[in-house]
Amino acid sequence: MICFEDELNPQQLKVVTDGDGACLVLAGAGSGKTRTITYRVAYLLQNGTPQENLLLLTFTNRASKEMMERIKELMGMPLDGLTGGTFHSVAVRQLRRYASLIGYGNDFTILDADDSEGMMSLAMRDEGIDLKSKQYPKPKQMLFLISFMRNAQMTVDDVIEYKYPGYERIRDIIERCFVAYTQKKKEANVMDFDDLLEQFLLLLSTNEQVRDELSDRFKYILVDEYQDTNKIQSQIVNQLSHIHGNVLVVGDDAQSIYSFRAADINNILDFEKNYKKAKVFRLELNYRSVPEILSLANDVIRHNKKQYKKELKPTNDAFQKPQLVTLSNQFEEADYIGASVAHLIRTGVKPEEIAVLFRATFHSQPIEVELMKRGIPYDYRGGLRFFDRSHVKDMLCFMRIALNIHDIIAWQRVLKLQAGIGDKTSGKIIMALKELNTLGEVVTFDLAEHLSVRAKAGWERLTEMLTGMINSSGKVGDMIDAVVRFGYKDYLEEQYGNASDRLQDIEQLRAFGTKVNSLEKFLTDTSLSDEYSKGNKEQTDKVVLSTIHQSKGLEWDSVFVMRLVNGGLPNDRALTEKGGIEEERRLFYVAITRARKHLMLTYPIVGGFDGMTMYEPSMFLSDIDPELFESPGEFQSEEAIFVDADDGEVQYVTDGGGWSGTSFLSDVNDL
DNA sequence: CTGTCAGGTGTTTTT
DNA sequence: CACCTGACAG
Ligand SMILES: Nc1ncnc2c1ncn2[C@@H]1O[C@H](COP(=O)(O)OP(=O)(O)OP(=O)(O)O)[C@@H](O)[C@H]1O
Repeated sequence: MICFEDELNPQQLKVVTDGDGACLVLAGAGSGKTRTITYRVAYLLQNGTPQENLLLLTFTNRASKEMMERIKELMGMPLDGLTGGTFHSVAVRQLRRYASLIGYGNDFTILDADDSEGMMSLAMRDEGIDLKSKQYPKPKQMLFLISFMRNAQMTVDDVIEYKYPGYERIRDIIERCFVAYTQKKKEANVMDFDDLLEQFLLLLSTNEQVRDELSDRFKYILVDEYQDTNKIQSQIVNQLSHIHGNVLVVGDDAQSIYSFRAADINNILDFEKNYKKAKVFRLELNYRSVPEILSLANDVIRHNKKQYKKELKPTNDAFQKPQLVTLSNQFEEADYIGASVAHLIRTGVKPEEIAVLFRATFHSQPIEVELMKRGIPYDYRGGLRFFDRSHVKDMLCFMRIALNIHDIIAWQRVLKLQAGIGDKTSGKIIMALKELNTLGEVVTFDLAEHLSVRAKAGWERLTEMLTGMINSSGKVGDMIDAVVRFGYKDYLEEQYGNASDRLQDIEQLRAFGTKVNSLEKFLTDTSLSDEYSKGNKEQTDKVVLSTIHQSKGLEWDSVFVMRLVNGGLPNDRALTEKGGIEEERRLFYVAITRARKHLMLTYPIVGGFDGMTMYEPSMFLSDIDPELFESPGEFQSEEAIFVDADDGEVQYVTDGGGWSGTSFLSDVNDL
């Protein structure tokens, strides 16, 4: 039996025991929103709600997994009936069941970002658009616009007016590309990420029976990180709660950092409008961070105009002020952080309780080198997923073809692996195979008349692999094995020096495949899972390197936030977006509030790919009361002494009001 | 039509 | 410094 009174404060407890109907929990970082939602689930289960009736929506699969673990621990029982995951993964499960109702086969395959771009290229080419012309958006850009539009449930005109006024003149072209792209996906029986949401919503809104069935099943819907949901997601929640209206969402407007994905803060602001009789709860105590860190966080976020005012009130005892360190360049910055991490570990902080956070994935490169040099293991989050590695993806494309023979993007990839087959020939072959419905027909199909000598040889090598795959047992592991044996291994060895590394990755993929009981599930999991790099390697004993975006909802004892320069955070490109400054500031706020005890902010004075670009300290730093940082004398490192005093005075005048004379930098000069 | 090589270009965030 | 693009030889 869980004693809820002991585990929660009165406000939290109220949400847990009184969370029926529509409820919005609006609260700052570290106030226990996730904890509250977790205990709410436990409370419902303890009071006899069957697991099947709960739906727990989270932002990432990782978050879902963590929450499930926690609930399992609390309840002391397996959670085999509880549905949890991202909107995308929940959607895809239902879409497999009901595919035929929306005109898809249930053997549809899923396009990732690259695949979608490939599909968009094909669509644009079909529309007669010259992909090289500077006059038109590149496929990537086009896709981005269209994706935003769909997630925000807008029309082409809406999105142009709201985000791309410059595209007014090519409005019709965008529309045409959108239609062509949609059509091509349908023909190929593939869905992109946005389709998973869109088609799910379509399913719910056009099939009352399905909607009622699912709404009746998911009697309690809980959503974490609601500030980062977009319009289509809120509509899905709305449909699913149609019968009962039991929707509990938690969020923090100050932590909304996914507007590029059309995250819409209006979901929170309009919650009371959308759900009559909605209850609003607030949590005001912060359990995570020491007061010094909270003061800093409050001081940062108060500069945002568009926000619900809320102060974070500490529950922890005073400890230590955050530190701000200036380094001469990006390598010194990495070196300094590396040394500090090593120091923390020596003094007994567990590696997994230390995180280095940054705005963009490439910021982490010098840190990686540094940690490697010092023999400190790290877990890198962000960047290339394991399943996106080119050789792993090659293999997945073979599997996709086995499931969905019309997946032309997968075909294009496996065809182009062969020497002698490029853009044109692969297109030709795909056209020729269009009408065929089984792989058996494909491998015996006579293509000779279409192909050059070289291409013909390539095609023969490919059919050998495909034949091997068909003749295997049909189990995922065996199919992968067959593709490797019947030619892919040779291809790798011919093409790459590190073929054996790559084969090891494929072996991991195969191992993963043998654990999954169907090809559909294998492909769905590999498309949507956020399982990074080395498969299931232990995550303990490792320092975490992560983008700030990926750090959302997590916490560590010690946190480093690096590259705090204009152009780093805030990011230059982000500043050109509407509301960009405030969003970047929220990003900074999220980063700061991940820390429990130690927080260190760093920035280099020069950097860039040429190592010659002069940086200004982040405009967000100049907003901060210098008193909130530990005074430099107490922590300044050897490295930091290299800071050139003159640079300090001349450089740090920014148009945003300038660097105040009493800032910490003057203190550096005093040293 | 494919594949390679030299020269120019320019770094966001994720399901 | 790495990645992409465009020019050209096979
Ligand atoms: N009532 C409580 N008693 C003890 N610890 C608590 C309490 N409430 C929350 N905590 C702890 O505070 C920390 C932050 O909680 P949690 O992650 O749930 O906050 P959050 O509001 O979801 O934060 P964020 O918005 O940053 O994701 C966790 O370690 C949690 O266990």
